[in-house]
Amino acid sequence: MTNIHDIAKMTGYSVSTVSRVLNHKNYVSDEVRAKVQAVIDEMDYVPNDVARDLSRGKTYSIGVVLPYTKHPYFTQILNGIMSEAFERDYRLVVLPSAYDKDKEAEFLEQLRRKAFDALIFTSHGLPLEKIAKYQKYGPIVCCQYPGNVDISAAYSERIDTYVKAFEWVRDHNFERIGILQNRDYHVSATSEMTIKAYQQVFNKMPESDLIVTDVTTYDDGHNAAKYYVKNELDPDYVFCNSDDIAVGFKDYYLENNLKVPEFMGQENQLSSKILNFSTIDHQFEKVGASSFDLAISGDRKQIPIESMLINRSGLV
Amino acid sequence: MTNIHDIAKMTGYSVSTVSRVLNHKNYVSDEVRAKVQAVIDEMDYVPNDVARDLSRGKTYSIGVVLPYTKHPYFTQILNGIMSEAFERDYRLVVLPSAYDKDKEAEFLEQLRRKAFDALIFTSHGLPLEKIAKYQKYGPIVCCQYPGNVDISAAYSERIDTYVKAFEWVRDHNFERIGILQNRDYHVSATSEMTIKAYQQVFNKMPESDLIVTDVTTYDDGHNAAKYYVKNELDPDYVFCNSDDIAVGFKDYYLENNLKVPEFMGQENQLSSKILNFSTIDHQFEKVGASSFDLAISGDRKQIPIESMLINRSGLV
DNA sequence: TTGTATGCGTTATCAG
DNA sequence: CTGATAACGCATACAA
Repeated sequence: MTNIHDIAKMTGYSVSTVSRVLNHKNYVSDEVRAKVQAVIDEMDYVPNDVARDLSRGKTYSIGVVLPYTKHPYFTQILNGIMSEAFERDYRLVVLPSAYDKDKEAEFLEQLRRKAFDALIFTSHGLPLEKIAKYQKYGPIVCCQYPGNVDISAAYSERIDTYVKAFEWVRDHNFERIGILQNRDYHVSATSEMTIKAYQQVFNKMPESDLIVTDVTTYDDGHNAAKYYVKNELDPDYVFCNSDDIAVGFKDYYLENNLKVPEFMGQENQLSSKILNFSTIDHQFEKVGASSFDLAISGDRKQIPIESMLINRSGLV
Repeated sequence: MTNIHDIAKMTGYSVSTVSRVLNHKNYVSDEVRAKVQAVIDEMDYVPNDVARDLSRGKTYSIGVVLPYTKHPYFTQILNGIMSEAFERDYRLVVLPSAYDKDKEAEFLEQLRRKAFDALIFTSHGLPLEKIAKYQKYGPIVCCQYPGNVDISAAYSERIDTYVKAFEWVRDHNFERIGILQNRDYHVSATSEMTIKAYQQVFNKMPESDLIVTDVTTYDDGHNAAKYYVKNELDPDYVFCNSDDIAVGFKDYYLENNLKVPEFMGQENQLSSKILNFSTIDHQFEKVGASSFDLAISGDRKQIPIESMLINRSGLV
């Protein structure tokens, strides 16, 4: 493995000069530059990135914590991050968490050990307060509304759109509103926001029987419907946490020849396009791009990005 | 920034001893270990990963080249790689290529510069021969059948399943077979394989008018159908390159009140499950997992993984 | 069991 | 414009 010292020796110049040639810096005569470059080419030499990172005290890579990749939320956000990262010649390290707190803690430790320059949490299981404490080791950006915790964030401003959605539901005289969500609203900011929007519009908490948690897949949506039916809960409108989940939900009713309650999806996935039902587009690519910008700038601020209600109900 | 020398100084022991404590190595008395550990804890010290990597000559990270992430092929394969990587405490660096040869070349250079220990090409635009030459700088694994090029590969053994699929089509008396594909068969191994399977079953080349290239999305599928209709090509069976694409294809006919040709999808996505049409599951998670194993073992070998025909036609 | 000294491959500072 | 040398932070062969 030939290194910069070898090149220095072979050219007869010093390592500093070789380094300058390598990094296209000034203060080296054209003549010397040419000679050194010739040897570099001849020896097929390239500098070692790790040594470089160590010397510069920077890795030019950003860690991205992903609970899992199956959900479109994460692929969209990752796409947004990737496109920005690539333009700016940053490396992206994907960190799968499955919402495991130990794993998330491990990633925070890696930031502390300088494995990457900054960390982006696309979502988190750990309390934000704990995550925030690690900011002294490097920029940390989360992709959800951080409440009163002082941490950088780029997030989809869902609340206004959720409110609009529930207003639409209320204005069309639906009363028994079912809500499917990924995680309980005590631990998930998104779920909490959904409940809050509901409260704001209806001036009361949603009926707890009508809230179904741990819904992440088509099959979960299917099971949620089954749960409603078995327990005769009869929602007349259901607010689903993704389009694909909405389809699973709907299918259960169809398979059993039951009338499907009205419903809305989220994510603006292909399935809502195919089956033409309403949904909410959360603009996650933009969220990803902004979170990356925050990560490398190191600015401590929040960037809300408005989501969009896509009404395909045929009614205004 | 406190480092190992500081700890050594504070404890009164040498850096080697501190290092041994850090790495849970032998040859250090319990008493000393406890003392050193106490100071480490007190100072809240953690070693620097970059320095570690440099010293060990290893990064414990693997680069994964992804043309893009929208396609389920890549998310599935990435999931497979991620689950393996995480178990073995490896870091994954995602490298978006968009099939750009310059970018791919850049990633090969990064391998050479020791930015990661190995490289996985989930797909590639560069000729395999060129990629193979970089193996002297570290293990490289590709996720497609490498033909006669001497390079490691874990790949979905699609050919047998494609043959089975076309046999089914032939045995059910379809004759004008349309084929939708991502890239031309001169540059894409997958497309080439599709054509070969067709040839093997029908003893002739598919009609070139019936082959549509550059199809990657729902909309592209939609356009492909439009193309068939406008030019009165009348395929009676269409072999689509993904389920979502198949849906776009079908929708065009429905929207125009035309009879939809029979068709099959690929990827076993949700859409084929919803709409209940046949598809092929390529087992990409397994491919991802195996490619990772190859990457870190450094073995130079090929691992075929059989894909599965999922017949939902109702006919045998 | 512990310490010393050197290597890992660069970049950066400062002197010339 | 060029060079010597000190960081960067850790691991490890060898010595004690």
